[in-house]
Amino acid sequence: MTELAKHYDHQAAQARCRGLWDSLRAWHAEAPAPGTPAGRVFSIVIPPPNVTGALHLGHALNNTLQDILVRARRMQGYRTLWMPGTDHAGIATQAVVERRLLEEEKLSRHDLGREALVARIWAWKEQYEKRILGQLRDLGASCDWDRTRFTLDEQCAAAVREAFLRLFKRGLVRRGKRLVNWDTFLQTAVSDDEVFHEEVKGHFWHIRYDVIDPQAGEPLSVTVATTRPETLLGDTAVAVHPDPAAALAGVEQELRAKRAAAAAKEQVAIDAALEDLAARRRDLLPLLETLARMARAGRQVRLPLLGRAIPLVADEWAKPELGSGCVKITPAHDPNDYDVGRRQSLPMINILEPNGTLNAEAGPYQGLTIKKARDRVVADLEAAGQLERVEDRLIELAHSDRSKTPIEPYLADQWFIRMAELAQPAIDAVASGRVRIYPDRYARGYLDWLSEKRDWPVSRQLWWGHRIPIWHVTGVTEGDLAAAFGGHDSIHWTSDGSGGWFVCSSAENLPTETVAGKALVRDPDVLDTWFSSALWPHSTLGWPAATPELAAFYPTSTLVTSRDILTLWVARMVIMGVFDTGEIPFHEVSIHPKILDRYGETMSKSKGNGVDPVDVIEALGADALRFALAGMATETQDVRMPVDFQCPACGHLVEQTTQNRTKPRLDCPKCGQPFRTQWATSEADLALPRGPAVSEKFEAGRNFSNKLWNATRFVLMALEGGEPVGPISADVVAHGELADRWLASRLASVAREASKAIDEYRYAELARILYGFAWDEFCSAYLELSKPRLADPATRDQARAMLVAGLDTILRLLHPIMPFVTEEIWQQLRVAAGDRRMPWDGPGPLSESIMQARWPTPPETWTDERTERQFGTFLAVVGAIREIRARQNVPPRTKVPAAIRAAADVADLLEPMRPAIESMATVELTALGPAAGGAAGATTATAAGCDVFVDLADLVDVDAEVARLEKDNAKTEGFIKAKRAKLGNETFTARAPEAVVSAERAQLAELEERLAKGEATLAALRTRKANAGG
RNA sequence: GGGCAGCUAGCUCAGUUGGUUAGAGCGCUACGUUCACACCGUAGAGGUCACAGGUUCGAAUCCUGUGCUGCCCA
Repeated sequence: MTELAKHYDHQAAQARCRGLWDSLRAWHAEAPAPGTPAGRVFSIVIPPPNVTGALHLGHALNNTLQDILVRARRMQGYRTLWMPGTDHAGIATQAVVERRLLEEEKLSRHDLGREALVARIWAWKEQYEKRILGQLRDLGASCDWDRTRFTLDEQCAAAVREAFLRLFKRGLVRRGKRLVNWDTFLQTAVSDDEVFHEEVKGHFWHIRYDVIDPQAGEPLSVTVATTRPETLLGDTAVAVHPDPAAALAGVEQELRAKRAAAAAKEQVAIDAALEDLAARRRDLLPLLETLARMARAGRQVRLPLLGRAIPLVADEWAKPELGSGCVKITPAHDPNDYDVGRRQSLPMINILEPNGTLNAEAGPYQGLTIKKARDRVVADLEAAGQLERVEDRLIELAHSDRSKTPIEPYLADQWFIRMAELAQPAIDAVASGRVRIYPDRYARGYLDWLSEKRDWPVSRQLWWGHRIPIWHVTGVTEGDLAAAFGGHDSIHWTSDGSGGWFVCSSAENLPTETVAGKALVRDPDVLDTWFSSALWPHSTLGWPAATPELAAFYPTSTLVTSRDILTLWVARMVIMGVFDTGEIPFHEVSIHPKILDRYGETMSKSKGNGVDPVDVIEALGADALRFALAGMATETQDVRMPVDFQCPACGHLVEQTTQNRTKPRLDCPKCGQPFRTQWATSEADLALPRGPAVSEKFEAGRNFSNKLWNATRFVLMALEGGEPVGPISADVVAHGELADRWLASRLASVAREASKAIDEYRYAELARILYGFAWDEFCSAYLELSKPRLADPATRDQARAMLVAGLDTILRLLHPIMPFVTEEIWQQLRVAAGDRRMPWDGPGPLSESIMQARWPTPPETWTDERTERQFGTFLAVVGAIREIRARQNVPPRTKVPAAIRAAADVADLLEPMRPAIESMATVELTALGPAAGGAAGATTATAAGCDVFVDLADLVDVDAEVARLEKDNAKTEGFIKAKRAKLGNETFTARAPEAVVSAERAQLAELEERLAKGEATLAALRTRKANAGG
């Protein structure tokens, strides 16, 4: 056979493995024929990545974890489906394409028109979907690629229309006015989740509104303050608190309570606030009381600039403790004012056009942008003498996450889905445990959010998405509609409340465009992207059709997702899944952490701190990436991932920082060569070599792959020229040598632990268990031990068989985490040990791919705690000898004599391990037993109740040994002192469990013995030194 | 403002119902290219478990409070 390369070549292996898996379609899941039992089923739908852009490390994590579950279940014999696909991500994708359109062609979407823009976005989608699916395949994701879906494809669209129609028929869809977050750049409403707040420098303008016909004792004007003076054009009232005295008293009471609990330092500030409050009561309260009376009397003030008369109203939104105590009310352009407007039945005047310019309501300011209108309004107020003063102030300003432009609150007609009825089943599903969330603390956020049952605004003024399947028609009668659409189960209509009709259809188009000569006008809006996402588990399986897939794979088994979309997505899937199918969409939800950068910030495209997983896959391998990600997926917290750019010229690592992370090119500080980053766009930059973003975190995984590879090389060399390895017999395990029984026992425990970790979604633990076992136990211990046995014809075959068994089992257990290297090795073993058979294998030849191999389920009888303890003693003895060698600087290849003093039973156990000890510790054992001892002054160590003597004769550095022993003994004395104190404490001995107390006693005895030995050795050494010196 | 989480070695993180002398990987130090692997081996150094109280025979672990960080919701 050909010699294996010394290093594992991940690039070649990845290509080979993907080819094999594709040719076998090993990732494919077939639904059983109708009427036949499905057997054990495991199904997952992928959280569809947005086609906005390429995948980053967060996606790599999410998909690695899913693949771990999927590959493990497949090997465990489940009928396993992993449904892949992507999300059209409505606003996000449209925003990206629109921004590019503007930057590159200076065109707006209106220049292009609806159809052309949508065509552009489809082109973008094709490009990124391809890229994303490619990245997933590079990662090793074993999705059923034949089933790939897209949230906007025909199948999903049909599901969306059907689901919407059903909601419509149930009266759960309503049309209503709502103050929305208006993005004036994209000209659409965006959800609260798509808004971020940023502090910006602004001003606080104090404006006087004149009182109309002031009477004796009444003020001539009231002053209000605002950060947005142009909104006064839409004012419909000025509010004052209905009972300012009581409000002030309430505030004062709160402050006093706070002061009583506050630290002295804070009390100063509170005292100042209290003084201010007292001053207000003295100076301002009488005026506010007057204004409250005037409000109740229905008095009015005159709106500056426009001259409109608007009422004074009494409303608790006005805070007497702030500013002038009065506040202007602009219901159509401020969320709080909107509430006041509803409470006080005020008119709501919208002063904005969708593009952010002022409309006719703004009178002389019509046509101006908000910014220009603001300047003009301020100037005019000043000229009119209505501007009292201006303050500088920092303002929390809402921005659109998509366009990065300021959000304008805006009153608009929207479609809503009523949640009152829909939310309850989704709440019950989690509360009752039918849907289980891991870790379970996340259930609370889910329940809290749903319990608010706020209506879901689902319309978006976008062009990219599922068009709302509603048509509007006026001037017709219900009879006309019945005549046109009666008998169509797919069509339903309701009154629009003002004489017209809304017609909803689950078909792509209505059978007619007019009713009684009146045109049906389709709603221009599209649905919130989360609407189609909410249907993902059942729409991908073919709903509303009763497909075999839906029958077999729905409800799905597990949803794997990041915690931040628990409400946005997970909750809505439960809602819609239950509504549409009557069943929950998944039984369990596995929540995983987020990956943060070195500053603890979330990775995002806009920050430029993301990492392309393909960088890592190319440089270190998909397995290295997956191993590292799995190892980071703990239950508790997010993970920091400091990232470096790797110089392509010299390999030097350049720390990624806030300064350099968005740069298209960087110069290597070591070799001076420039390289490009993922942000390069200019031709000059693109011509440079790429400096991939990497992290040392992935190197452990790469090293691990290589370790496995080299262990394989060793095993294959051992197999060369020997008898073929047949089935692993139970007899071998029961009566084999200690090392073999130990390995079998460990394989059994590790397989059990690994299976449990997978069941409980403890991915990091899974990685740790397997890494530790493969490296420290199989490679460092068992493999080393096998060396002398392989040299002995009497023990050779047995050692070979167990080496293969161990490696085979490790490969299978590791396959879900590291599919490529395990597959590559599996292929090697098929050649070298193709006749092997593990007890858990069925009849017939071993599977062609490890993907289809059986998950290890070693029999309980393999586990033997006594054997594991014995083996522990052996390892401890070897460790003790090595320690002596290391601290005395004995050259590694120098064989030295050693003796082990051990109790008879222990010595009996160690006896067969003689060659192993000699080989692993490079010693020659001169004695082993209760009477064994060393020459005077021999260097000693104690391990697992055995004393190890190594006679180094002249090799010993006596001074160093004396110093070390002194330090050691002092340390032991410290422990003894602590133990004696503990055991001398009567409450401890009386109250602690007997087992704990006796363990402490045993330890004390052991420590005392150790000290005695240490002191004896020290004395002997001193004697020797004195002799040598004399 | 409310909620959740985190604070453990230089860095990134484990630590299962409270119980030996708190662990891993990377990094660091010393020694070693030996026949699977220098992407390696052997050994070592390195921690007042954020801080302050409390419960307990015993606290990284349970309780209370404080500080800082992150996220979610208002």
